[in-house]
Amino acid sequence: MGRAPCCDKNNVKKGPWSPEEDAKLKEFIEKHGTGGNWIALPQKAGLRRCGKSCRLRWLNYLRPNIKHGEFTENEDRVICSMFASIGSRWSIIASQLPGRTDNDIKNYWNTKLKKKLIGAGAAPPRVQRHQNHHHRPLSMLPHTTPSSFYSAGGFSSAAGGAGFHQDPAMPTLTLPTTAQEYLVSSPPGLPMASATALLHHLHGAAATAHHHQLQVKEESSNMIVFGSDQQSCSSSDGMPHGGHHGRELMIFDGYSYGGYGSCIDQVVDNKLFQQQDHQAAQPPLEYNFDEIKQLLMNTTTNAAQDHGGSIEGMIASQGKVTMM
DNA sequence: AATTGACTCAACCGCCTTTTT
DNA sequence: AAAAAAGGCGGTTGAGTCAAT
Repeated sequence: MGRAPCCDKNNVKKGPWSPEEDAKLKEFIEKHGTGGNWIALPQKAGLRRCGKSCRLRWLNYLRPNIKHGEFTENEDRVICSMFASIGSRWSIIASQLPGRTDNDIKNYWNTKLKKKLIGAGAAPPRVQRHQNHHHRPLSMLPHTTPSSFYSAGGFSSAAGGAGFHQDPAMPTLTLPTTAQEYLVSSPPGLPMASATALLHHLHGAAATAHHHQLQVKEESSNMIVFGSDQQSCSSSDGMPHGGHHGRELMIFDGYSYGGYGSCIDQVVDNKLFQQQDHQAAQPPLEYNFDEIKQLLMNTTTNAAQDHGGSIEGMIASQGKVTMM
């Protein structure tokens, strides 16, 4: 049979953590670690909390090296880029942002970044408290000629073009830093989400909670793996024994994509060949904010679109996809 | 000074996947 | 192989805060 119940829900405290509870949890974990068992931890630590609650508190707030506060422009770039690529998979996005938690990024996206994108080019919003002048609104970002982003081959062409084609007439979302570097160092056929892909993805997103589970039917050079080999603060990485989080990369059609700064590695015969380290280089940020705005707007009204419109669907239609 | 409304973010909820028995 | 718990994750909520009126 299975294991003992997770926790006695009648006997656990809910709501905000007190400083005393924080101290207890922190002290216990620093002394003993999680022991690989969050469920048993609160009892051992003398806390009347659910194990899941302890885990969340530790990962999102108490653990060392957590970054709180302002997101940098570069972090904005990474978030936008990855959101466009993979959607709301915050844990994966968090794995690219050392010190940030998935919860943080999710909150930041939902409360600020999304609004920033939607609000870009429109009348300025009412003055907000804690006004964050650090983040440049998209309307102030430099723009380039539409469709520059896909000039190197695009998402559809080389992969066989199954069901996803970049319309040359369509304005192109030039994704920030990572996507650009991705493009610049990529041969034709290297996939990256265009605005169209983002649109489709967003349409499908709301109606497909837990829709992102990608599977591999067979191993081949056409696959996708996400993540990085860095320490991250996503919820998953607090579990060193958790199992499936080793070095993770996104691989597609023979190329991989992973790590903060987004190295592009060529994959030949299942071996990675790193082409360059982009950690330092930061090309200009480019957005077609009108389009992003449109995408975000449409999300709310077209949430029920079928899964076939999701980026995973498009990716899957072109190559094998895997999560590792 | 009081009220209102927007905003933030920690924490909860529920579902899916993985692991254990 | 099946069942159930644990782990993990994304969506949502609600209390607290603060600016505007």
